[in-house]
Amino acid sequence: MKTHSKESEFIILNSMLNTMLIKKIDRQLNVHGISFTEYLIMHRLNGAPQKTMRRIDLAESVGLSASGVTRLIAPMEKIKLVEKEANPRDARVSLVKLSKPGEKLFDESTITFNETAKYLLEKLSPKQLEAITDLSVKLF
Amino acid sequence: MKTHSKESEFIILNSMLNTMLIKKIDRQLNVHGISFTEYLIMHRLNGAPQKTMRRIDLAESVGLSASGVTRLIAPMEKIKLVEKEANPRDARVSLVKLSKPGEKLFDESTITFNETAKYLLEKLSPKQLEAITDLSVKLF
DNA sequence: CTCGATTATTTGATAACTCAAATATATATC
DNA sequence: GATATATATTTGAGTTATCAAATAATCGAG
Repeated sequence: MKTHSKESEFIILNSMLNTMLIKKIDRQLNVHGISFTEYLIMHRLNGAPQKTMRRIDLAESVGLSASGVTRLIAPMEKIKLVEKEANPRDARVSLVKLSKPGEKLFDESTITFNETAKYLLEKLSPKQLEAITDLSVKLF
Repeated sequence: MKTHSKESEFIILNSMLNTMLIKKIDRQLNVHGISFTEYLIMHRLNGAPQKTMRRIDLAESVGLSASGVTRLIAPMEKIKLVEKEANPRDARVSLVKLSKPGEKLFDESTITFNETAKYLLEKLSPKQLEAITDLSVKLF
């Protein structure tokens, strides 16, 4: 009978941990009518210059495919959380900008996100949180 | 402008890390014709008494819904990786058993899984791997 | 210039899940 | 022992992603 390496055990553990964490975050963000992925998108836009990004870069930065971004952004655009802008220098690209209402919703959601994250990680001391963050960064 | 707590940053980081890790594991397991989730299922069954479990417990243990398990198991059953068994004591339950060929495939896949996991985590020393595993366990 | 290769995006088909409702059986209570 | 309640599973409908192909625009070499 084959057995698992420590490395394999960690991958499995981490995957289940992640499923659990995201599920709980999602449930809380639902109060604001957005999913974790939508939150991530707004997070990236909020941190970008002019709060604007190309779809491809957005996809890359949140770990989605280009078509995933197209399909995720469409409804957000419909309810005006983001705006589409053209790039005058390159007609291929479609820029996405976080709108004012989008920014407002993002700020509100961030409060919820922070509270939930704090609760979910309360078993770790600040030092431990820093340690696990550093180790995770190493793996990228 | 609202900013993120350390806890929020970690949740986001971990989610992206996980996406990356699972994607790479999946690609490698593909050689054996199975997905990460299917591997997880076989892993649970392999560790269970008689290599047999109820669907509900399987769902619970891998973090899927009951219907997710039904739909995942169906094709595995068709190609005989697992077998359906009745529980004589309770006609509601449908037991799932890892078959001989399933066991064989699991053993082969485990080699690939271990190799890939080792490669993906090679930036961590054994001590660091132990540390991040312990911290992750704490979060459950 | 113009043609071929590259890049950005969208669309069609499909995969892998979810939730809620339907079904079937078991259990507990009166 | 009949009936209400709880449990295990499957099914139908919908969601969220993917990949590959289609579309459109830019860039670079001759």
